[in-house]
Amino acid sequence: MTDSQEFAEILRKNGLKVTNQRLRILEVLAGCPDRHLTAEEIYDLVKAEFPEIGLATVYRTIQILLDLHLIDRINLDDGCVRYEIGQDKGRDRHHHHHLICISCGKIISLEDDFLEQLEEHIRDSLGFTVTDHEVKLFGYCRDCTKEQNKVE
Amino acid sequence: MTDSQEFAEILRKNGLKVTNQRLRILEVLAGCPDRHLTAEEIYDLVKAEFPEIGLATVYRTIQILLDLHLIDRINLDDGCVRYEIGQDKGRDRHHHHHLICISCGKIISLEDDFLEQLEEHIRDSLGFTVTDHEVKLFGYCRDCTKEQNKVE
DNA sequence: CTTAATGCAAAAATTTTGCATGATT
DNA sequence: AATCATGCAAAATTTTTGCATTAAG
Repeated sequence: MTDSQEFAEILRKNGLKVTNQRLRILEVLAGCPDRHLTAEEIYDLVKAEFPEIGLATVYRTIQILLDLHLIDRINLDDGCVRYEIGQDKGRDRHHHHHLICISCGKIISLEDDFLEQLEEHIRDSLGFTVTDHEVKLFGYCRDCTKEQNKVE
Repeated sequence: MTDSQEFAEILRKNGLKVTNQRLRILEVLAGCPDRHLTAEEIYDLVKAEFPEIGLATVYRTIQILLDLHLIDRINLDDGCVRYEIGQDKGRDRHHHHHLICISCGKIISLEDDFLEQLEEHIRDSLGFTVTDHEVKLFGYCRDCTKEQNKVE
């Protein structure tokens, strides 16, 4: 079963209509698992093969996809709001791990679940029950680390 | 030495002029260590005792404060960009830990440095050198956890 | 006195909304 | 046929910029 079929299913299940625009927007997001697209970028990509789409539809569909937890809003501190397809097929928590290179801007996504120990500690000491987390790690990617070592 | 005096020092050291507006904006941010203020909120708070200030000055000063690493921009996924005074007196890295209660909206700031082990692992396995991180943990605070347990 | 900062208003940039038209169920 | 979604344009936000005036060094 393709992403689109699954998505159509979900739309129907939620009493929403299955439209070309919605399918294409999800396709674009699913087709760029590594990129983190802004609303404008999604609009341009969909428009390339579906020129009549409007930006408002993109925003409205993004909202639906967020509500359905099919995509996530991320903020990489580059001044834009970005969206990415959810990595959480099945489980619905613990995602959003990004390595952001402050030299070349490269973004590496991690799915590793490494915060469980910390979350236990927080529950024990503060009584706060963690259900999800978002982690951004800033630094220098392999290439830029090499570059730095060369210079210094 | 007060925050303002320190700040004035830093401004001078960077060839920037010490103005009332800049001092008051920092005062407001320093006076709300627990709140996470939007530009508009900062504007309103400063305006209360300095009515002639303009919003543009707030934005320009925020940019200076960010450049000087005296404040940090944070995004709590509530649709606003917020700013908070930096916790890093002395060291200049590893900050931004927030517990965000998805039930009552309470925000708890953590300064604990618990990711060092993970960062070592990332350096070893991916060659990525982490220099800073930003962590948001979503869940239920102590009170809302209690509330939940009562109901279920 | 020189340079930089301010306030205001206008302009960008981003996101939302109203409404007539068109597509889906 | 009824309802929901769309596109367009207008409106609402949020942030930035130009410029004459004011304040700081």
